[in-house]
Amino acid sequence: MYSIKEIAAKFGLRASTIRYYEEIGLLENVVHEGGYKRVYDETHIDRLSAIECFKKARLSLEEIKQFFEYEKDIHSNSGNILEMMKAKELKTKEEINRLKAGLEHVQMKIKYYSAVDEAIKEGREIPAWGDIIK
Amino acid sequence: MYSIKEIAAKFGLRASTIRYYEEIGLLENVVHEGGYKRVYDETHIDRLSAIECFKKARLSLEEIKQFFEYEKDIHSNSGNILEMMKAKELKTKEEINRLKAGLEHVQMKIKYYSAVDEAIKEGREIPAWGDIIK
DNA sequence: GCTTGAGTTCAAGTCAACTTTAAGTTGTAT
DNA sequence: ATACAACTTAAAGTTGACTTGAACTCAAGC
Repeated sequence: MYSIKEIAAKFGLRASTIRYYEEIGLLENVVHEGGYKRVYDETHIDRLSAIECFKKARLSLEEIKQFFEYEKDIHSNSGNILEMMKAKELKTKEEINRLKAGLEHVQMKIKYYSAVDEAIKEGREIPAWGDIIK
Repeated sequence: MYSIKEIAAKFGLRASTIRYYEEIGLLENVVHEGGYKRVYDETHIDRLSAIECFKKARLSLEEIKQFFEYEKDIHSNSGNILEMMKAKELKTKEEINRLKAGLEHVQMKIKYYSAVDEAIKEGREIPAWGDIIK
């Protein structure tokens, strides 16, 4: 049994975020002790772990919620889940490639401005981009 | 010389986005022909190409703007640029790793739900997660 | 019986990066 | 002269994922 503070800390989230997730239906069956204080158990830990994993793959909270809805009736929805996950696999791979391209661009800038910085310190002329980046 | 429509199309952006970039100071020296119609040239193409590259590495428009500001006085700012780019290199690598972790999670789901899907089609029992994912 | 601390509700606010809307302008074709 | 497409401005609206604020509740300790 965990308090909202404890469970928030466990996942590096704020209590307000945990409450928000419940509000939008992402966290379910939260017991409000005496109709008041929220109490969490291992099922919520599992749910939040899954949410964090999906967030890493950039699923929206809406999509994550949809996934959990599907999971409630695997028999009718395993196909939907599969389709959803395959689409996300593609999107995620694309985003990784996009980021890799961005990273390369940034690294070229690092290379060039390292040369520039050095030239300045040694009182030389600022090198041309083409002389540093082939 | 390009119209706003042409340059927007060239980069897959909307005309309103191009106007917005000008408004926030990301696109500079745009000629308003007869104080009205915007006209763009190669310098704007170059600027927009750079913006798109930085966006791939998830720099905010504010950061991109800062970069261009720094570039105007390389002598005093090459150090700042270098620092900024190195910080971004780190962040981008972190984000790539985060995405890769997310991707793995999604791929495990694909593996499991493929097995589930197949089991359902063949009228078998739904397999346990542990039997599919080691 | 009063304070304190942790928790609560509900509405409103925040942020970035745009997009939309409404109303007006300009140049060209009919 | 009129219609039309393409352009303009300024301000307000949108989206997702939270966060904040104000006012309230509850249990525990002094």
